[in-house]
Amino acid sequence: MEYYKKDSDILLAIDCIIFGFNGESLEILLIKRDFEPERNKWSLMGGFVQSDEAPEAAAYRILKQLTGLENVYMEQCSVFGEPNREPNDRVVSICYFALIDTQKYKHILSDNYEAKWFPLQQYPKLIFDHDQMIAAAQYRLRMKAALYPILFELLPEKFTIPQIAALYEGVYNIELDKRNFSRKLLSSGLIIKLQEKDKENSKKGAYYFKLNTAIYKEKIMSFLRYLPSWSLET
Amino acid sequence: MEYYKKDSDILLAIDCIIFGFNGESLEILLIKRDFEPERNKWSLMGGFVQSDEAPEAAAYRILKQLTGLENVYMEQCSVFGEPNREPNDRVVSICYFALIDTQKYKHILSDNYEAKWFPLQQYPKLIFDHDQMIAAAQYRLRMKAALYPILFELLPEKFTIPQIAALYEGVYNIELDKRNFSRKLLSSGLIIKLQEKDKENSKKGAYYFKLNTAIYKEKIMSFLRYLPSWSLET
DNA sequence: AAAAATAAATGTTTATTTGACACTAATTAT
DNA sequence: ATAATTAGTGTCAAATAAACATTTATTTTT
Repeated sequence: MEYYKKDSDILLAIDCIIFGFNGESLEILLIKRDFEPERNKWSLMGGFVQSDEAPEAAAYRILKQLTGLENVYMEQCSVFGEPNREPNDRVVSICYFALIDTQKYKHILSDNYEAKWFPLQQYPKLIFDHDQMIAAAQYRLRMKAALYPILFELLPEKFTIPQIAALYEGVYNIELDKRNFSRKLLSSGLIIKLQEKDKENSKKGAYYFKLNTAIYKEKIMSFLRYLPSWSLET
Repeated sequence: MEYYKKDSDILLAIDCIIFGFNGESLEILLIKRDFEPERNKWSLMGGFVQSDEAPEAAAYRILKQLTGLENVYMEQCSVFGEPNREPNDRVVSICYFALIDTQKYKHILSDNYEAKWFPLQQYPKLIFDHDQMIAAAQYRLRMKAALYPILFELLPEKFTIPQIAALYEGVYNIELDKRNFSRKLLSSGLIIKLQEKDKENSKKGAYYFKLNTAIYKEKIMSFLRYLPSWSLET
């Protein structure tokens, strides 16, 4: 028995905005699309939701298929469904944004997949409304990260304070006073100092830290502000 | 020419979580569903996206049709698309939350439509996953309102400080120190004192204020915090 | 080997904001 | 007149933020 009038022929798609951090700036992972229309153009990772599949499951499956990435932080972000956002069919796309530590997956990505990182400031022309999707994801990321310490998802197990600072600077496109930032971060108890130092990026070397997972889980729903109050403006 | 394999038969729906504020507590607007399945059960305002219609346009149309409401603040919130969230068809629903001033639309709602306000704390059993939708909308509202002064959308043109305080208390389910709250709000420059007083709700009467729309537009994208730092926890 | 350069880490000081609390003011009910 | 109620203003100590200075560890240069 059919309950609803089936007057639509809508395809449900997923697009993933994958944010990565290379230690200096924020990047997004793009792929050369391998099917029509717009084959061979740059696009977000995307695919269709199968008939027996939940959107979130589809997002993880697509991410896995196209990049080999698993167990990454991912969050639903927004839906794009203008009638003519794609030329030939009515495709409604649910966007997810993912946060990944680029180091951790470096080998996976470079070896087997046709994905490429681009600076968030400067990526190639994308198909359809994928620019808007990125903008929406960025907005959402900024909002979420203003309240919850999710940006740690973008960092390796071991990270340095200058790295986190650079990350926040990249996400909000601001310049932080590293001294005040560092003090605030340390006093939060969110990170634990290790003995080892990172000698790659400076002469003196910077101590590695790791997340205090106990506090992280507690604070993930709390109201830590690492940002100066003006940083969400415009 | 068909570009994509059409192996899905997905219906795209909209559900609206309509928040209202009655001066004391937060409420949501529910409706007795007038079609199968689940006819006559309480549900969110919902409907289907037409084949030539953008989701946002559909949301406004549905809101208008079911409640007569127009020009209200509305924001996309999240998508529910589990394969079996409805029994007979695969319906993917995009949720929007709306903020309305209940006074302003009181006559519209009571006269012509079968919608009813319920306290957010205590509403009837709803169909499908509408409970989850409300929870998601509430979370989103809290997050957004922690950063931007959108809660003013829930208030009439003229409002009193005790009203705003009650509103914040309702949204976050907390108790505020009215004195500190008031000081912070006044110093923001966001509200302008009027001469008139509201004598309805107290013996002494409370001064009315109106929004400073100039500052409101500026601050809508800024980082005002009216909340104590612990209020987003759990 | 000493000096300069670099970036990390820690320290200092002042202004601002917060949070906790007390009081005064305007009105109505008794 | 007095009590009761809620609005609105005031005070103060503690915490936080913002601005700025110095020290430390290391490498590079001379």
